[in-house]
Amino acid sequence: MPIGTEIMKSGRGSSGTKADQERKRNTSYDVAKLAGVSQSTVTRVFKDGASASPKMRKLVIAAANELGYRPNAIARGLTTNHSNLVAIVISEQTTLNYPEALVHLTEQLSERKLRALLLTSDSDTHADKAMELMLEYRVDGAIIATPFSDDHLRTIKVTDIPIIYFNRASHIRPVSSVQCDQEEGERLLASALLSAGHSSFGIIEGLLYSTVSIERKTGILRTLENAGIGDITSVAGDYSYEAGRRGFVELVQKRGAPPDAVIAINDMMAIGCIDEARYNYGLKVPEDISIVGFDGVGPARHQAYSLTTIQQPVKRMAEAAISMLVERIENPDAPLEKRKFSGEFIPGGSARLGDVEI
Amino acid sequence: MPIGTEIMKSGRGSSGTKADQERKRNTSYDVAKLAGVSQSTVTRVFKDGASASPKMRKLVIAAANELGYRPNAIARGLTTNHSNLVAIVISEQTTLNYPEALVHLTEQLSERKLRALLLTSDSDTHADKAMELMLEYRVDGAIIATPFSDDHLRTIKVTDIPIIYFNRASHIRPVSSVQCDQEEGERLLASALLSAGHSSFGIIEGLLYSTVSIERKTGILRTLENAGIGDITSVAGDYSYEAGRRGFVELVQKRGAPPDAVIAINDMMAIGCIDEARYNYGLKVPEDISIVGFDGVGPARHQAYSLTTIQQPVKRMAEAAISMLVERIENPDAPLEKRKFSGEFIPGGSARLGDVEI
DNA sequence: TTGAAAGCGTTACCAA
DNA sequence: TTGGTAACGCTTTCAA
Repeated sequence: MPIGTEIMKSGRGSSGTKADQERKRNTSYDVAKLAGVSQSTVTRVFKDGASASPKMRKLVIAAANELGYRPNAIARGLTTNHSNLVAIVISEQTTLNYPEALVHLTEQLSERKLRALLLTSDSDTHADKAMELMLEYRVDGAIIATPFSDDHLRTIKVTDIPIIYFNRASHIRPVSSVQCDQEEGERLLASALLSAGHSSFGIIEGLLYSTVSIERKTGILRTLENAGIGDITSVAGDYSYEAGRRGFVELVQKRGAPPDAVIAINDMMAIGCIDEARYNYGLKVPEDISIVGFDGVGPARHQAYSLTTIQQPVKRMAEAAISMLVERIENPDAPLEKRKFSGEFIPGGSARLGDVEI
Repeated sequence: MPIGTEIMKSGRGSSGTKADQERKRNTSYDVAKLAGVSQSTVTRVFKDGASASPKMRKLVIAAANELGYRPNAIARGLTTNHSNLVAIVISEQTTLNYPEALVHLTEQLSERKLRALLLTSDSDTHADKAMELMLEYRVDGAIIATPFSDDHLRTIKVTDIPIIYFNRASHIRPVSSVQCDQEEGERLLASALLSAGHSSFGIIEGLLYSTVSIERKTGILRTLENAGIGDITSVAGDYSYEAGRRGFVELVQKRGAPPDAVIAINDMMAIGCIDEARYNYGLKVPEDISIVGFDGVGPARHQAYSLTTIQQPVKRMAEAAISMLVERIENPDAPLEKRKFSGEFIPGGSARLGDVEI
């Protein structure tokens, strides 16, 4: 007796021209009717730590399967007052530099029964939009992996949405964050370059207000200055391959000649720099010039570059970010916390290196 | 008179130990009370094509701002019966090969007031999970950019969620899809290689059941066979750089010597192949051997590789995918449609090329 | 363990 | 144009 079929048919039988009507799906009430139990019983069967007798459970499951029933997460969100949604705010930069991060974050969320609401935010206007959406969708928390001005943070502060910064930090307002230790990484690189005898340095840094760029640059400068190095030239770039190429040209123009070593603030620029040095200046890397990066992106490991760099433990960082976020969601009054992970020194082959003093 | 403040305070004033209680936020009802209007009026002011007098509008906006009110998208979803959520199902492969695709898809959705619910699905089990989540969250539609078995498709079929395949297609069950014309692209590449006089070919293909790999290989084989080429050796890989390196080794072992040209089914493997040929076999590219790829990923454009390849119009494809999806959401009975975009032939410098016959 | 009923915060409909 | 009221599909008391 295809009662289920009948119900399904009647559910969409009106065959209205409206798309909305077509999509009406079976509810816990339909399941209850078919199973001959109360609607609350259906809820209980689908709830994890529920109190339902095996007999009821069996009845309900059977009916649910017949109707193709799934609990409506939207409706659930309304009553429980949490959406199980976590906003992940990214920019194009994020995906280019850490393409795997997104997958790791999402999988980590998934293991904790949370879903990723993906929001993009390149410019400040988009950031405003992203903020509004986080609010409208009542996300339980957010991972911010893109520059967010402090104004937006203020809004979040007011609304008390737990957030974790991913490889970013605000120096103005206290936030929880997960980062790779940028300064430490650059110290390692700079030290290794120093102990191999390099004495003139070029730096291709990133965007002016990027905390990542600032911290990395600080690490470089402290190390070089401690060593009494004065011959340092800086130029800026936007983290892209092309910016790396241009950066090298600018460095040479500013100095009149290539430096002993170039420290690019990220891998993509380091790679551009290598190509420029090799193909347009006829320099051998690392014999004529040492070039190092930061990140540990895929192409950095390709043999054509074999980049000397610091590899960020992206997966580990994603795990940490999500676990911190979940803690904050469960206990919003917990103190803010910053976690820094050491990157792995990848000797590669694009730089002449001495001993690394740690 | 800080009425607003008072309301806000009372909203979270219970200072319960429960996290849930803390998060209770102001509702349209609170706004209505503060503005001295009815709750329905608040709704109307926040609705796009609404009928609200400027006076009311002003009152409501003021009250809303004071309370930091945002309409609750979850509650809205319940009554309107559509969540404005679109599932984007990706795998790690997707992000590595088309890191920018995700950003484009999300931005396109955003312009249409839709949100991206990001789901990952590497294995089949995860695909099941992804399916369930799509159902539970009542997504309005889905973009599938990862292999999905036909079983899952069947479930979707039953529940009538509009879906668009992104660079994928089912050959068993009709679906809507957006693709780069894989066959055409490979025909261009193969033709160009042929007319430059190459007569022995190696192919590094992808995973066995991947439709992308199958279609690309078909394009290659048809072209070569039409030209009467018999000297073709195939090996398989998993699209990674390392697979490209191994693939080249295998090709040489199988044949006893390198072929005139290697066609790798994607850029990453082509790049691995170039490195292997150069650094372990001492071959010059393209003088000694021509190597071509497919995709147009970032590193392919780096001068060290300057890969001869087909660049997929990823942004255009993302636009098309979302616009098709939106159409299907609005009219679920619309016929299925497949759209194929031609990739751009990038001559690069990793292959000796003749004229391309189009 | 089960069932009944009261919300959750919106939208949609119908009078006024 | 405005306000009242009934859903939307679930979870959560509270009795039975």
